[in-house]
Amino acid sequence: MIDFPSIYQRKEIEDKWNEFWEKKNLYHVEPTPDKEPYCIVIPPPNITGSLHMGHALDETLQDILIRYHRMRGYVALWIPGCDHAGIATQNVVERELAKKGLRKEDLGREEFVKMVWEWKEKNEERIKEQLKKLGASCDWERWAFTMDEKRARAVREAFVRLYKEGLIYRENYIVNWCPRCETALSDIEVEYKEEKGYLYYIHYPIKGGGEITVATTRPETMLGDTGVAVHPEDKRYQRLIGKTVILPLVGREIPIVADERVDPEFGTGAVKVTPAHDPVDFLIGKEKGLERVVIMDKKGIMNENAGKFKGLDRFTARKAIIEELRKEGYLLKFEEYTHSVGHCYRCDTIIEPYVTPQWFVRVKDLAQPAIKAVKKGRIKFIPPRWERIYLEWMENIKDWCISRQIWWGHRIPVWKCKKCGKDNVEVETPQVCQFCGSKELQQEEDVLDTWFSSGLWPLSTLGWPEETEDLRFFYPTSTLVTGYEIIFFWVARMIMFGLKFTGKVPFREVYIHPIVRDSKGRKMSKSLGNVVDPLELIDKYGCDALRMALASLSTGAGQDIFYNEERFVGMRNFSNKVWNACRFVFLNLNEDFRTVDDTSSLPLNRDDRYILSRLDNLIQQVTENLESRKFSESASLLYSFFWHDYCDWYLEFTKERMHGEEKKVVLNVHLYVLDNFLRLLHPYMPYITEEAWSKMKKYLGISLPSISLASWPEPKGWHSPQLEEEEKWKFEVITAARSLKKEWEIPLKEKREFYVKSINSRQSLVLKEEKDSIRKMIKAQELFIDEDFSPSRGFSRTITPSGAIVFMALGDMDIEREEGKLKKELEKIEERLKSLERKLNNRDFLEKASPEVVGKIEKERDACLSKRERLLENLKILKGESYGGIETK
RNA sequence: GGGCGGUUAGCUCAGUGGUAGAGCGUCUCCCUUACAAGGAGGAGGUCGCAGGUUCAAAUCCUGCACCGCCCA
Repeated sequence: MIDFPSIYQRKEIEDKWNEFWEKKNLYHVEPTPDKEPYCIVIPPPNITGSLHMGHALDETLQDILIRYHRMRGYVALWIPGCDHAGIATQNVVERELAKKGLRKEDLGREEFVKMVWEWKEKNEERIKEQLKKLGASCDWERWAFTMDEKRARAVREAFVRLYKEGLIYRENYIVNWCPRCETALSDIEVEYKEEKGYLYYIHYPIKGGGEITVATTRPETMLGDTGVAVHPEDKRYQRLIGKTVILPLVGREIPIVADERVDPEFGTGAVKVTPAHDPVDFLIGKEKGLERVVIMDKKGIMNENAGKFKGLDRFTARKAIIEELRKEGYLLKFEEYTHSVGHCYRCDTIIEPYVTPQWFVRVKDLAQPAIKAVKKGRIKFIPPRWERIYLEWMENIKDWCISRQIWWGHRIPVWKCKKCGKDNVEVETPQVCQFCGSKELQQEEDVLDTWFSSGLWPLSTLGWPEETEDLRFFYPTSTLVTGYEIIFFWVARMIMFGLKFTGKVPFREVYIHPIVRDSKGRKMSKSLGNVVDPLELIDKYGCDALRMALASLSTGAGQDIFYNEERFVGMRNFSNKVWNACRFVFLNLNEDFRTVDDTSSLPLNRDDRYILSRLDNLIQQVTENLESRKFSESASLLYSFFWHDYCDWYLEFTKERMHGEEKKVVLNVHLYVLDNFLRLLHPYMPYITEEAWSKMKKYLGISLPSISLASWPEPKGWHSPQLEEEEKWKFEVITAARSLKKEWEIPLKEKREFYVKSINSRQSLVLKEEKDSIRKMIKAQELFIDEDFSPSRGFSRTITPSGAIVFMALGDMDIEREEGKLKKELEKIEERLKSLERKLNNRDFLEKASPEVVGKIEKERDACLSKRERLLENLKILKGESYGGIETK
């Protein structure tokens, strides 16, 4: 064959098939009512980023599922797309602007958003390309973007429906504010980190004499204090409750109040209350009717309420205020203190709790059905332990702040009437106020949290709110594949929205995969510089190797995968192995060769039947494991079948047979096995299987354009444990003989005489039938199979697992060494025998263990006994030899 | 503080009650016309520690230690 280099040329082949798949639009599907749907919506990658290892893993697993189900005859739909990633994207584009010395305000909202769209177009193409390079068999015609027109329609519809049901409300509330992004964040968008700081103890003078000492980690907020709080049961302070304190530096008179939220163990047990700048204080203030004094602007700069500190940023102000307090004698002391500080998950800036008008979703009502659906098993988590994590969060869920003060995103569909002041909440832009008819309407400036639109993804990608064919056929989708870090952000919200708007769950199962970390277990991040680009790995090892390695790492056992390059090398080697085995078969094939329809009609020998039995077994196991989403298990079964059963044994046996009249039989079996194997492997390694199969299909009489459209293999009744056992006898003899040669430093090529003392007549029969085959594999001068063989002098021997003894004629040999070796083998067997007998002498074991187990142990004990007997006999013979020898035959 | 995950061969990790596994590395030999990204033959582990349940524990239970993550 001309076109079959001995090293797999992955790059050309990947490019070739990428182009082919795309050109043929192979993976576009439409609803087909007489067939079963299988649908996955992609967790849409952020439009800002490029794909990282996490995506590579995520996409690989989805593609395995999609390709598998497609081959099983489902209408397999994988919808691709991207997420507009509000804050992240806006940040990126702002940074680009900053390079030119511009701020977004210089452009104005409209211009800026236009610029982000342009930027989006460019980056979206890149992500699409990357997805294709991962081999993703998506339906590219259905590419979706969370902000395109259809998705925007879904978002507005959802908002309006929720609003009209009273599930969305607006309130002036304390939220997590990022002073850098200048927007509110939801609770889960804040990342808490332990940080070293100081706990400051400050004297607050009490009106009419005395003082109370409060402890705080954020002294700068004291300018906004409107109260001091103590625990109502705290004996130290009970008498002070109701008194008035004069706030240092400010002079404001503020009350001492009692509140159960105060921890008497913290600091002095008395805390300052700053309702406008602390979430707990906000609640205390609300209850106790305390004033809210906002002391900072949206950028975290002190405002006019900060008096002489106006204009300082929050951290400079802290220093200045400490200094001032110290000078005035209010600062008692400060001590080192480690506390948890919230950071913006997009830009890492320290979060400022801040009071602003925001929009919220009343989540509790939505959560109830979402909890029930999971508890009742309508949605299954894999691995199941994530179900509890999900439920615990859902049961303690708080209202969701969905408004963001940024420009890039879905603008909230609320129009305030300038005249009557009422809110018009509409899907389509209203022309006049529905309350007073005025034309002076002003749309809400805020946009929605990105996760609001992502939460609608399974609905919006299938056409909701329209009653589309797609929605009817493909919804609920089948499997959601994602990492555990977005269970709350995304999975939970899709479940809530799906149930709310259709009454149906959005997907039937959620496969949660690990996060890929670096080799030290750290999260991969740009700032740490430890990011591994999957495209580089594809370049180095091939996409198939990358996919196979990632799938084989996805065991579901632990939480994370530590990056380890060895795996990829190993799978690259596997690719090459697959390639070369195919190459071997092709090199032996004539152009006009065609396989027979019925492999079983051929005169198959034991090797043929063995590999067919193993193949049937493989088909069954791989199918089962894919059904239960055990990706790594299937991968390792495919690997070891191919490398060990097929290449190490079967293929080697057929080399001899390739020259004679058996050639046709052997080629038929090879092609049958390869055809089936390549199909099984295809979901994992789409490129190499496509390439090899495309070269092979004419010999198989197949005209399908792609292996991805071929049917999934089914067992054909070849599986036979007895046959496999008997074939193993042959393997054992071969291994034993090679081992003997190695042991006596005889080159494998050098021919020797071998004798096998078999364990019974059946084994004799089988080994005699396999004699020629064995002889060639071990380069034996002659091979004798004899149940009653008893050697004269000059043989080295070893015992096989089944108990056969293999002798090699040696001539001169070191008898002590031989004896030592036999004794070691004997020792092992006796040790095993002891433990078996211990069990069998135990009445409890005989009574309580299952009969199956007892039977197995008994059988093994018998085998051990007979092995021991044989070894002892041989030791005796050896001793005879060392005394000058007795001829035993 | 609450919860979750991990601790198995030199390394990276599989393995949910019945004889401890893989890949890589290592040692020895072999360029045998599919593959040296390969082949053949070896060596290597009291499964973190301590109890308990069981005829039987890497596996189930309890406690502890260390590492990592999530939530407050």
